[in-house]
Amino acid sequence: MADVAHRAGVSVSTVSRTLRGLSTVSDTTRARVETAARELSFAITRSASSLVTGRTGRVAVLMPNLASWFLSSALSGMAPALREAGLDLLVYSVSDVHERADFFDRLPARRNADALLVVSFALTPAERARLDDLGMPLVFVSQHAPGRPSVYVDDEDAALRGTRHLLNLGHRRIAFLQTFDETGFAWSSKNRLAGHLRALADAGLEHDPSLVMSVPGWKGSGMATAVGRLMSLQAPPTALFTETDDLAFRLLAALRAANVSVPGQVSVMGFDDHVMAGVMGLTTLAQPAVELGRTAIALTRAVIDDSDGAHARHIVLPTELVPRGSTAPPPTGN
Amino acid sequence: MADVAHRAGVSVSTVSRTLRGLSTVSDTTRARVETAARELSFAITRSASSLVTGRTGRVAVLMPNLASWFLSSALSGMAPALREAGLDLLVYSVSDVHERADFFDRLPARRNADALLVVSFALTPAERARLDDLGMPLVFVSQHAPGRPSVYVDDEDAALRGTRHLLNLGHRRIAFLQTFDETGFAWSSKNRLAGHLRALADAGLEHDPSLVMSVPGWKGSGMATAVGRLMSLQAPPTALFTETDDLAFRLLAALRAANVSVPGQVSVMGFDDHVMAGVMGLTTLAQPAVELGRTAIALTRAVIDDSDGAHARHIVLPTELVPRGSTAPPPTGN
DNA sequence: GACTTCGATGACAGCGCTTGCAGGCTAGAA
DNA sequence: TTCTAGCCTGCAAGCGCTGTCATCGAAGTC
Repeated sequence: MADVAHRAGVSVSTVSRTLRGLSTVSDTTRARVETAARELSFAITRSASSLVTGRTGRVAVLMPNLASWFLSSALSGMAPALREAGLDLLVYSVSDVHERADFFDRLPARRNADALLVVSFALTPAERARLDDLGMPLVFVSQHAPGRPSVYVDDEDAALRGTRHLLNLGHRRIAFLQTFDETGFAWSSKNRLAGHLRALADAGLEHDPSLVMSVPGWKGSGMATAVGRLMSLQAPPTALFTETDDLAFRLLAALRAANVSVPGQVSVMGFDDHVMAGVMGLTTLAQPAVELGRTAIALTRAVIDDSDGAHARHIVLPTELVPRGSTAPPPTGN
Repeated sequence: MADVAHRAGVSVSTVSRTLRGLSTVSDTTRARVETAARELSFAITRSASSLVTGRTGRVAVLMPNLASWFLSSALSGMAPALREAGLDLLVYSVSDVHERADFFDRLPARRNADALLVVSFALTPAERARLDDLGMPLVFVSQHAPGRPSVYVDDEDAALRGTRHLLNLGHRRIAFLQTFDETGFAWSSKNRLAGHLRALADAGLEHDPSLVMSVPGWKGSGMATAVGRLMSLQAPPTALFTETDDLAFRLLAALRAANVSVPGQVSVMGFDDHVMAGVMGLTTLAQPAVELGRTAIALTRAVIDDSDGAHARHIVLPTELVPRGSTAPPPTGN
């Protein structure tokens, strides 16, 4: 900054004021400083300015992994919004129990960011407490946190509409497939299942527990087993609703392997509108992952700037049913 | 830190030395300081220490987007390696020309990270020069940069083996499909195509330009058009090799829509071993994306610590052909 | 016993930036 | 002309740490 000041023939104070856009700088000086800064391609040393201001110019994101469609889409939405705000993105991906314990023990984000976005991360009460006395604003993304700024979709309502679509097509025996990883069930499972069950109840159908099935994560043949179990029931389902598109893709593969035609014999519906859903012709509930990321950043900025009510604002984004070729009326005779 | 010093009855220098584990502190003093620090739950302000040491404890990553299988997998590999090294991850996703110009204009990473990883990012000479006088170590990932630390796979060799597999199955007319986005062809296209052509030449086959086709990114019906064109040739291909798995998935969908059976009428081979490739039964060339990320961080640490030769080390990771159901001998009569 | 050596600690000068305060300058008012 | 009021701009004091150098005693050496 001293270099810029020298080149522009002013003091560092003036350079600082100019670069931060304070209005007390004359137009001519401002122009000179900006030219000098550009010529030297000056980039501010955030450590120094944070030391004085207490602001880091960085936003941290905590997520359970980095390689899922939803999370990388959400990040994609955040990136441009952050760039526009001149904020940098710090990513903490905490995918196993060991990393998780370490993260909450050391809290590396402390004093390294102006806010922490917690994305699709089911916190234990103890973890929640740890984050609370981190002394930095928290924003919850893709999950609802009472009394805290949150951005999410209404999973229950979306799932309700999904099941309703299947009911409207004439299905009466509809299975629900959910998944879990080593950490346990994902945040959304509970709400999506609840929506599904509510739709069934609304239609006056009785809940049949044998039609709700849990399939372990990517590895293994869990899906084939699940399909086998469902298809050997006394009265097999005519439609399958999966908690996520990823699960639906695996399901479609397992059904193909089992020579069960879709949607001829069974209909399949997913949840997410993963990029591949269009390619696979999967009927699904679109959730605006990118938009969720963008909105989360907007809310985060409001929280950092301490705007009115931002500290407890809840933003619910809409979901849409996207009908494609994987759903159809049940085969006649059902 | 002053509080801790006061409570422990020592100077801040001693607290600093203790907390950084320097050996010139007596055991009794160390114990007193550590107790005081714990009681006050002291957390160091990294901005302050970076300001004096010049180290930020952060590594920046520059990538063309965040939502592709390859890039998010690479990030997944980096995260644990960074955590282990006590480094934080700063992500710059630069996906359109506007953002790109802005990034190279402002160079926000300058002085805000200890190294910059350039991942799958085809730099123009001017951009390359900009990064060079950034004054921070550069590491190239998934791309080869002469004279610079790089971690990548041998795309040409991998593609050569892929085409060889098809040749060995008996195919003689093999099409190659590549893709591009608004920025132009991806880094890897050129090398993969080169490997493909070399395999053909090695087999004594003449290169037929009508069998190399470019398909635009995700949107539109480019794939259907490409399939139509290929399948209406005088002598249509019996095998299709795509530059990426993503492209192969779209191809499979287009072929299914066109009632072309795979692998009955045509074989399809991808490149990447995307998670979905297993689900789709796609034969492909596996590239170790996660491992690439992990290795890149190891190399980055060496470069930051200025280890011998790290500044120009090249690490080439292996690729593997993964045969699945989408490839088979050509239909008889070809 | 006088001198050297060395381990342990404290004092202090920054690192690059922000910000309160003082001061110079210009212009309009008296 | 003199005075007052604004505008701009520079000065200088830190922000919380690190690292150099000086200091001080205790232990070792002859």
